[in-house]
Amino acid sequence: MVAFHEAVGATLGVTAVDQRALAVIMGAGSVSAGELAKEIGLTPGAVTGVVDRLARAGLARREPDPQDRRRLVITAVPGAFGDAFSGLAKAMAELTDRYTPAEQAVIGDWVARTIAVLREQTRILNERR
Amino acid sequence: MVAFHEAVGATLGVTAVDQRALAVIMGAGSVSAGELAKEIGLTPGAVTGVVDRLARAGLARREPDPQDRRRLVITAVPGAFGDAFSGLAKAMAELTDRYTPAEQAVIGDWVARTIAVLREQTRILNERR
DNA sequence: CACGACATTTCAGTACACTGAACTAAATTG
DNA sequence: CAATTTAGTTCAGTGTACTGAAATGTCGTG
Repeated sequence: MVAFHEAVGATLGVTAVDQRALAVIMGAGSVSAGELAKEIGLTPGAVTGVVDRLARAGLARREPDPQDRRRLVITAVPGAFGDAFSGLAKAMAELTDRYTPAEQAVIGDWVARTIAVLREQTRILNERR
Repeated sequence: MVAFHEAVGATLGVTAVDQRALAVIMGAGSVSAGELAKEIGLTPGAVTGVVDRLARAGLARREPDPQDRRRLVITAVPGAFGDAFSGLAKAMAELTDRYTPAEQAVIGDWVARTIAVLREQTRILNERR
């Protein structure tokens, strides 16, 4: 999975950090540059570069906030991320079809719990520094 | 999962590439520096650095090949990789216990097939360059 | 046993993302 | 409405991993 993400990044011209930033953006719907900086642990100066690369790759957009014109509203471009993963999505959909609904439920449960475990373990590792 | 790997790398002082190299080493049992270079797509010069970092982190060992003293036999240090992931391994073992043997079989089947899909999709992406 | 081929290391140069500080522009406050 | 705070960008400096080429040591071969 790590190798796959690296390959996606190489074809799109974005780093691993950029992809994690995109995940944050998609998860939140939209974020400001400052929020993004805090979330991924970079300085505001570095975030400019992150958003530059995501925008150049067509994955995110940078718009001024109409309420507060100092701020940016950074949003994911709908579909762009999916396009990069369309081959994977198709193959995974075919894979899912091999299982009964009951089996799919078990798999889904396991995946959700595994994600929770990974999040927790990541938190522990990052705390120890 | 990508974030977790990054956190592991940061605590051990190895890069994502280094970790993929370690996976190659463990998968093959042992490799020479040249084989490793070809496998992960780096020049021989860069591989010296990769092995340096893995050795410094206590994850791999670099020994001269007794048959051909120009060559290196690079092996993984048994247990070292597992130690870095011991927290994850424990949590995942507990998670596994929540499921019946039949359910575990379904999950195992899905994981194996998902890995195959990811390998294939990674190959396709890397080919397109 | 000398010669060319091979495996790895070393080293200078390059690329690139990050930090920290200065800067611009916009909002808030008194 | 001036002064302060806040948001983001720019820029010089830094760290680090990679490439390409030269150097070192070792293996086969005629």
